[in-house]
Amino acid sequence: MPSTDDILDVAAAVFAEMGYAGARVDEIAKAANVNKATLYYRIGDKDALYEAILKRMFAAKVANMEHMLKTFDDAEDRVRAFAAVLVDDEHPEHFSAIMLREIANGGRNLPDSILPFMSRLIGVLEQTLADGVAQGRFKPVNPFMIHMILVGACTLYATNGPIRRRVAKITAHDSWLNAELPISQVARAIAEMLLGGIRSS
Amino acid sequence: MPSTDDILDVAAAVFAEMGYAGARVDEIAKAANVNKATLYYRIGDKDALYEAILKRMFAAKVANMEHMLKTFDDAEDRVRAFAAVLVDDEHPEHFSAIMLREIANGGRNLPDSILPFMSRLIGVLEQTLADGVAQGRFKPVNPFMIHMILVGACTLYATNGPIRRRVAKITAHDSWLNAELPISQVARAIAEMLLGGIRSS
DNA sequence: GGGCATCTTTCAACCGTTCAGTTAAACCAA
DNA sequence: TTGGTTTAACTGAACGGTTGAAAGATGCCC
Repeated sequence: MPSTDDILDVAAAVFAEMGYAGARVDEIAKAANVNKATLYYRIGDKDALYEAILKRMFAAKVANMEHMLKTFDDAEDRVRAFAAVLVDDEHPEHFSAIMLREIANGGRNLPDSILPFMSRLIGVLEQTLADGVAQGRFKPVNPFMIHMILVGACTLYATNGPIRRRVAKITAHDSWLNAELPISQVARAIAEMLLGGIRSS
Repeated sequence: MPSTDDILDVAAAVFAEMGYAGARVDEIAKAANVNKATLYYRIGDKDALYEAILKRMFAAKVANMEHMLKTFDDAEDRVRAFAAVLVDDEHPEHFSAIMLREIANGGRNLPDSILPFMSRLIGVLEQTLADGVAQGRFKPVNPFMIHMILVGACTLYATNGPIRRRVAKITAHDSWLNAELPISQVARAIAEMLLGGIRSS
């Protein structure tokens, strides 16, 4: 019999792949090998299921991010690590796809209980950048803009594989589109490019 | 009596706000003040409606982008203009929200007929960057990565308003989140930061 | 212009399917 | 036997899509 955590794993995958509106409770129950009523008994309705997934996902991400702050002291290393943690899904967490959908959706299905996690995530970056500016390493920048660049570029790359491959197939000059770089490497490159843009020269 | 174009305007807004799976054909018909059967007679089913919107949207975006190439000669100006055109929705086109959803969705509802437009969009940036490198202005870079940064950061900012405001409300240290910068200004800042990262110093 | 036929456009009502959520019975361990 | 847990079957609402008949529009011959 699958544990509640197993069910959440399956549900996260379905929500990530299909979105909230596209996800089917029947499909989640079937894929998790539990009866739909069991799912309702153990977790609750579709909203509760979604909230449970988000909570688990964000709690892990925030914990990793705040641990990262303790691990690195150098401001540039922290920016690199921020990008790395952002795209690092330990169990397949599907963080990027779910975040992207939620933002495009205007947070219509985002429960209030998740907002503090998001606030702390931005807080980590805000502190990192402020420290860098205080040390004279970075130009003064809007941390929220940096957040958009990092999160946007990383999550977009993390999720655009299927479309990229289709576009590559019809593009004559396809050298770059076919690269298939691992997301960790892309996150690194994005962080590096960003650092080039904010370093006080 | 609303024209077919009027219907497409309304449908684009609904698809942008609710996503493909979340959009209701009945709702589109009602909001456009036409009977549902009229919509089916004039345009076709949900897929055809979605394809018509995407075609109109991408054709306009690609045309603007290729016109931009003729307007600007300087490589840096072209990168700035690329970002500006990306976020510029002349009629409220909802380009960003629909693109973001489509990517997060793995392009499941993206018809093949749209792929050439996407290819040309990337082509414009590829050419811009290649010219810049040839002129010794830019470091050699992966244009697709640049594309991810520009599209990711711009579209994310263009659509994250509702969530940003909710997070700002619960964040004590809210100075940056409350900025409410116009998207054109943000696109400019992102382009500028990016240029800082790729300029051959 | 008047009469008539043909094509286009509109509409309310309807159909089969799918969905989230419920029920009541069955199961099982203590 | 009791109380927590699981199940197949069910429900009512909502969905995408269809229909057939009525209302306009268009053209054409006299």
